[in-house]
Amino acid sequence: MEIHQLQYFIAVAETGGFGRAAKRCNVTQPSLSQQIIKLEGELGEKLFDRLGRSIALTEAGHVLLPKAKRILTEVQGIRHDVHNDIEEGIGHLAIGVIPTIAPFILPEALIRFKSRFPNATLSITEALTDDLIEKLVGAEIDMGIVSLPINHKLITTETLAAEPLLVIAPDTMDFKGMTSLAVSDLNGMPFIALDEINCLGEQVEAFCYKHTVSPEIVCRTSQLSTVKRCVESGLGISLIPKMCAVTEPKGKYGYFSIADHAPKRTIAAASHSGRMQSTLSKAFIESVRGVCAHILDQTVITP
Amino acid sequence: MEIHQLQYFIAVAETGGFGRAAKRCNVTQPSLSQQIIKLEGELGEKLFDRLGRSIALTEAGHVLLPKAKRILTEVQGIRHDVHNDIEEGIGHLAIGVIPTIAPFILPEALIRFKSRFPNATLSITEALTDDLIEKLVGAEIDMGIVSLPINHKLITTETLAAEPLLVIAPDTMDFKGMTSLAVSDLNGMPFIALDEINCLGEQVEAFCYKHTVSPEIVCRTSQLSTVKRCVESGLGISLIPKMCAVTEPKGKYGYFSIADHAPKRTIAAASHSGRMQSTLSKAFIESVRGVCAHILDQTVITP
DNA sequence: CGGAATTATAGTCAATGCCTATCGATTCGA
DNA sequence: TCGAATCGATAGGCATTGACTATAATTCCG
Repeated sequence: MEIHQLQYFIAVAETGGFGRAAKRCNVTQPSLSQQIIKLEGELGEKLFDRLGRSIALTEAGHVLLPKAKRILTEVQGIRHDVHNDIEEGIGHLAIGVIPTIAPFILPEALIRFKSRFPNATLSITEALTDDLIEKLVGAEIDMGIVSLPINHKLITTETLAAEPLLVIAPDTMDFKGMTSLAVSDLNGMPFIALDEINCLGEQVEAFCYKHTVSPEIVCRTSQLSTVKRCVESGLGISLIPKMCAVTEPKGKYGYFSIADHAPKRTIAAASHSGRMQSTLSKAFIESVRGVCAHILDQTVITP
Repeated sequence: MEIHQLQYFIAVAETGGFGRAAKRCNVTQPSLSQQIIKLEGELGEKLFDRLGRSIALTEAGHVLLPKAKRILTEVQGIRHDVHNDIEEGIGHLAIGVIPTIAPFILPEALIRFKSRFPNATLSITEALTDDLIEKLVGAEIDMGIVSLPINHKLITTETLAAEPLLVIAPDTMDFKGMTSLAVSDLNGMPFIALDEINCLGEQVEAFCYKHTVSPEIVCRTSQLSTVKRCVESGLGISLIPKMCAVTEPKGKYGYFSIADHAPKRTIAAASHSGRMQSTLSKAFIESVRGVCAHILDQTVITP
C-alpha cells in the first residue's frame, strides 16, 4: 500500500469518477485505474462499484475512506511539522552539567530557557566531566556544561565565561581587612580542598603547583557546599568559583581575590562535533551564557 | 514521501544503525541508505547525525519519529480494519421504503437490525417507488423495500414476502357475519381508494380491472391511515395490505379475505444490480423478511 | 597499524508507475 | 433506435526508481 494509492482513492471517492480523479491528481486515467485496482487487490476487497455513469463506494470503500483521509492529512502535515515544531521549540533536550557548576547556574538557566521554549522537555544529568564526555560521545546527552580544558577528538567546546576563583576565608583568620591577596599568601595556610575527581579540585591543585604555593590541606570533600561549611567553621581557607560565592548566603567568612596571578576557570558548552546543534541546544547555551554574565557581574569581595 | 521510507527511518532509529535496519527491513544497506537520504532531501532536514560507531537522531529526526510511527501503525491497521469493521458491522446503510410498507414494518425491523448491528448507522428515506428506483440507480440509497413488480434494467429484486390484501369494511355494512367474500361482492360497493401514485393504489386498480369488478370510488386518499379512518366512518370499504390490518388497533370495522381470487402484493428488496450488497444491507433484508413473516402469520379475519 | 564494522558511492538491473492508443460498455440526445 | 459522447478497462512501450553487487572511505578497537 502506498501513499499515492490512498491519494488516488480519495480523489475517486470525492470526485465520483476515475477520469475526474485522474485530472485532479495530474495523472492519466489508466494510471489511476491501475493503482486503484492494485490497492483493491492488496486489500482483497473491491472499493468501488463501477456503475455506468458514476461510481459508488462499496462497504470496504466506506470503511477505508476516513482512514485514508486521516493518513494523508498526517503525511502532508509532516513536512510542515518537522520545520514548525522545531521553530516552536517542541522537542527534547538532554544536557549534562558538572557538579561545581550545576547548583549555581541551573535554576536561573532553566527559568530563562523555559520561558523561551515552554513546550520543550528537558532532562538534566549532573555528572563529572569524564562521565559527561562519555555520554556526549555516546549521544546520551546533547550538550554538557563543563569547565575547560576538554581534550577529546569528538568533542567541540564553546566558551561561555571566564570565571575567577576567589579565596574564601573564615572571619577568624588573618586576611580580615585585606582587599586582595598575593599567591604567596596561601602558603602554609590550612586549606579545604575539593576532591580531585572534580575538575575544579584538579584545577586548584594545578594552580597551586604552578605558582609553587603549598597550602596545608586539612580536609578533602566532594562538594563545594561542604567546603564552604568547613570554611565557615574556621577549619581553613579555600579557593572557590565566584558563582558559588555569589549565589549562596553570606556567612561568617569573607572573599578575597588574588591580585598577582588571578586564578580562573573557563566555563564552556561541550558537544559532539559530529552532531548538529539543535535549536534548543543553542538556546540553552545562550541561557547559560546570560546567567553567567549576570552572576559574574556581581561584587562579592568583602570590604 | 513514501511509506517504505518512513518504515526505513523508524528501523534506523530503533536499531541505531543503517546496516541493522536494512537487515530488519529485508533490503540491503545501500538501498536503505538511499531512501533515507531521499527522505532527508524531501524534508530539507538531516534526520540522523552519522557518528562513527552509531547514529543519533537530529532534532528533525526526533520530531519525525513519533509521527512516522503513528502513520505506519495506521497504515498497517488498514488492511485489518477494512475487514474487521465490516464484520463488526461498523458502517452506514441508507435504505428507502415505500409509504404503504414503512409504518408497519420499519419499527420492528429497526429494532431487530440495531440489536444485531449496534454500531451501524442507518438513514431511512420514505418515498414512492419511482423515487426510490431513481435513488437506487443514483446510489443515493443502498436498498429499497418495495412492492413488485419493478421493471428497471439496473435494479435487482429479492422477494421477501407475499402479502394478502384484505377487504376492510365498516361494521355497519352488509358483510357483517361473513367470513370470506367473492370478488364479485365488491361490485358497486362504495370504495375508499388509495391514490394511484402509490403502487398499492395502482395494484388495487389493476386487480379490480382484471376481475372486472367496479366498486364505486367515493374517496381517494394518499395514506392508508386515512383510508382506514374513512372506512371506520362508514364511508365505504377498501382493500388494504394485511400488515396494515395487523399493526393498527382494531376499530369499528371488520376484515375479510376474498376467497376466489385472493389479491396480494409481493414485498421485495430492490437494489442496484451493479453494486455489491453490503453485509449491513443483507442483514437488513433478513430483518425485514423476519418481520414480514411474523406479521403475516397473525390472524385478523374477524369472525 | 591492521582488521572488523559501518556508511556512502558507483554502476547495473529489474520492477513499477505512467503514458498513449484503443476497446467495450453505458448514457443521452436527435 | 442509432450515433456521439462519456467513462472505465486493457495493452504495450517507456522512463523512473528502488534494489542489488561491488567497492570505497571512515571509524573503532586490539
